[in-house]
Amino acid sequence: MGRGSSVLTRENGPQPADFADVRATNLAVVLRHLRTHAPCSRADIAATTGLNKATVSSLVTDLIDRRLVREVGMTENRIGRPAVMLVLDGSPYAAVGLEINTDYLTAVALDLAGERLLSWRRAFTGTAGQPGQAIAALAALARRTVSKLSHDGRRVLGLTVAVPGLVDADGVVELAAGLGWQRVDVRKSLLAALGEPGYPLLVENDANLAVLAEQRLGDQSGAGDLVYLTGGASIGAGIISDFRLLRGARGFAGEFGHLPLDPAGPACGCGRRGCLEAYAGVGAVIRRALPDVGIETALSPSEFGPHMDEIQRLAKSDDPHVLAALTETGGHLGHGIAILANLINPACVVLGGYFTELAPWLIPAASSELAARSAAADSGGTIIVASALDSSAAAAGGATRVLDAIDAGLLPTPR
Amino acid sequence: MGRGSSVLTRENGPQPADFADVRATNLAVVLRHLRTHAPCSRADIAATTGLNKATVSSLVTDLIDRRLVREVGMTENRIGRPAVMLVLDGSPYAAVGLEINTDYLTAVALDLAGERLLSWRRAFTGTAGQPGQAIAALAALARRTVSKLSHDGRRVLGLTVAVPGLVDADGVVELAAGLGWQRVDVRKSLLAALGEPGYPLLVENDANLAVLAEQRLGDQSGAGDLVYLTGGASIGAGIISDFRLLRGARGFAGEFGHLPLDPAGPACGCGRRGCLEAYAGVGAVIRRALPDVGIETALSPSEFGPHMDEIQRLAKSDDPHVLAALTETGGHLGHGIAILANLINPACVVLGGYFTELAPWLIPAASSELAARSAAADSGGTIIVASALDSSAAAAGGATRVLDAIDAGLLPTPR
DNA sequence: CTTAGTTCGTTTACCGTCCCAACTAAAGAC
DNA sequence: GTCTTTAGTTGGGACGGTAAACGAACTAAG
Repeated sequence: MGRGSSVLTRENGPQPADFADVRATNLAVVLRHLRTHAPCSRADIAATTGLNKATVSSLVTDLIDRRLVREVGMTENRIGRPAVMLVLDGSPYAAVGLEINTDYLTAVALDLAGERLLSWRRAFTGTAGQPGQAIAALAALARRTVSKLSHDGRRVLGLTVAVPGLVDADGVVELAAGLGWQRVDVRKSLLAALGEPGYPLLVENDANLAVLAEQRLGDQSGAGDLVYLTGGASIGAGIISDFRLLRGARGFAGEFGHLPLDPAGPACGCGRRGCLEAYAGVGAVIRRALPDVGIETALSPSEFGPHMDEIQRLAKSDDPHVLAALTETGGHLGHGIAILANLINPACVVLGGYFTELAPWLIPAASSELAARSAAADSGGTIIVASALDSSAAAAGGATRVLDAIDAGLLPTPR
Repeated sequence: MGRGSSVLTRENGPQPADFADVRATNLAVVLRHLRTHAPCSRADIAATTGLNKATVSSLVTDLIDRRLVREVGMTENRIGRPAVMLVLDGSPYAAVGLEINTDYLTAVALDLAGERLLSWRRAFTGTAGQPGQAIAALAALARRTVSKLSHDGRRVLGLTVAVPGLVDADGVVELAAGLGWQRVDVRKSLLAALGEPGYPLLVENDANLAVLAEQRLGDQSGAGDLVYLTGGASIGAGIISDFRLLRGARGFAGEFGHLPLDPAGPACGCGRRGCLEAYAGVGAVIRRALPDVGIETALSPSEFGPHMDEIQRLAKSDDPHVLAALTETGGHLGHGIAILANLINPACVVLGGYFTELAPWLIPAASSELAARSAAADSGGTIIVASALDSSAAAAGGATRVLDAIDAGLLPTPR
């Protein structure tokens, strides 16, 4: 392949192009077309993409050699020569995503077509401030996952780890409040623990990965401007703008939970006052909706689930106090989303995590608050929806990230 | 040239690549290298970019044919064969940027190397709600500018209009509160008024263009994550993230002035309460710093200049009331910038417009507020600086935008 | 002055990729 | 059975980047 990145970009530094780049780009074009339009024929691809029929034939041959694409039969009952239908060949490859969170580890594997191969979840007694143990557990899960996939005859194309915290470009976790981590080089440690595996291993913020999953696997698939809000122990935003993840200069973009709303507001776990999280975080929601939960009691992450289930149950039975609490929470959330909408103008904000199941009660209040606080008419077109994915969104996003790299032209070598 | 965009991208839709794209990419690589490293030789370019010497020769010949590059003499007193030095040829082309604002029109033209060819400013008695007249005045200015450049033997490569308001992707101004505009198709009207000129004509938000100017011409040249804040009648943010303008789904990103801070805050011109603009906008600054200016009096944009000069004079003479007012303003600005920093994590926030001259007094307070409210340590690396450009930043950015298109590979045809 | 060494830029041959047009292939339509 | 229609392949041509060899133009040193 070419000199550096295999796809031509319009970025800053001089990045010359050669034929290998053209080839990689066009292979990726065919692959992406097949992902969204499969099954279809070579002629279809040529007509839709504008590539020449001969070029498509050559590209498809190449993709079949790499076992990325498979022929699956022919069209029938149509005038003219029958077409050979093509699909992505899921079978020989797998993309892996892992998530580490305060109280669980998750592993998800997808095949090339985005079909879920496995989805494991493991309770995890948070080893606060003990990154070593957590990484060992993560490595064990990774090994089990990779081994299962290898046993099924699949080659792992890459592995991405989701971490709820600030992750820099080199895979170092600068800060993960929920885990009690600071400056932990997860990528390096995990690479060592796995014995320098051959596939690419990356570490990324959980919200960033969740938004990738939502873009590819959720209802918003294909959206170019999209935000995902995690509703876990903290509130993070994964932002896709113009089809690209927004990371910021140091990779710290999307710190939604600690948006400073009101310097005189309630105390936040981060030591400041008036953070959005203090208004709309899971802890705030529970305390507001369930008066029985003492203010003084520190909530442990493992208690969130039962409490949230209880809130949902009460909301379903139209408990007035809970409904009012959710309306208030939705309003605060809408306030934060309005800030987001004014700055980023996404087409859609997806409520994830614990927000997902409460979405029916949160969204009306949030939407009206958003409308009231948007500079642009019609909220600038931003809508708020519930996530279509479950709590494995971040892990699924980790696998998605691997697939995105394939789609961008980083194809696996023929053998 | 190729099928669509002339540069290969990794974007969503299938965008096949062919030879023309490779050529355009490499021509642009040479051009960009020459822009930043001129004067230099063919051999330098080949060594630095990684392109083959023969390829560079071919590319340079092409660029010389297009009159984009010029040979400018030889190296001396060096061992080995002397090298022919190359520079960008500024002379045959020009890029034009126009700005319309509440009380003035501006025209700026740059040559290919970014040197300023002309810089015109014209007082403009705001024709509120009369877009027709404003566009006629704009067209007249455009005609004069283009005619002057043509008279100097220059070909206009493109023209971009900066408008202080929400501009969609088609050049329609959805809303420009300061101008009293709503749904004005500036691009179409101006194209008609200019008789469908041959060069590309675009309309863009003023803050978006100013940040482009800051990136290319200002102190932050080359930065990939950068925000520019306009300090005019309203506060807009132009955001560059990962080397690209952040526009949002409908092009409405960067509505910084109407960030909703406090629902119980002071009334804002937009009809809401507690917008950042109501705390840190020019009007708020003037009223806070100059008690003589009555609260009831509506400030007209043409009064801003004298008032701000007065504030600056008083600040220089250490007037305690003005210093306190600026510190308070800087704090509010820092609050807003903290929100920005938490969501976008830029490397740098540039204070433009009227903020520029007050920056020495605003920045300390803003920086400490930013530090106090940032989730990431060290404010996530975000620093606040004063703009190095004058009030023509947006217009200069319009011209810059044209140069960016050239740098991205959209070269003018040989004749 | 001559020779060696260095660097620049071009020339030449080559290769890979895409495009076009012509071709073969395989079905239904009449 | 022939014609029409559509699918996919083949061969030729063009283009552009690569590599190595070459001539050009200079300095350094004997």
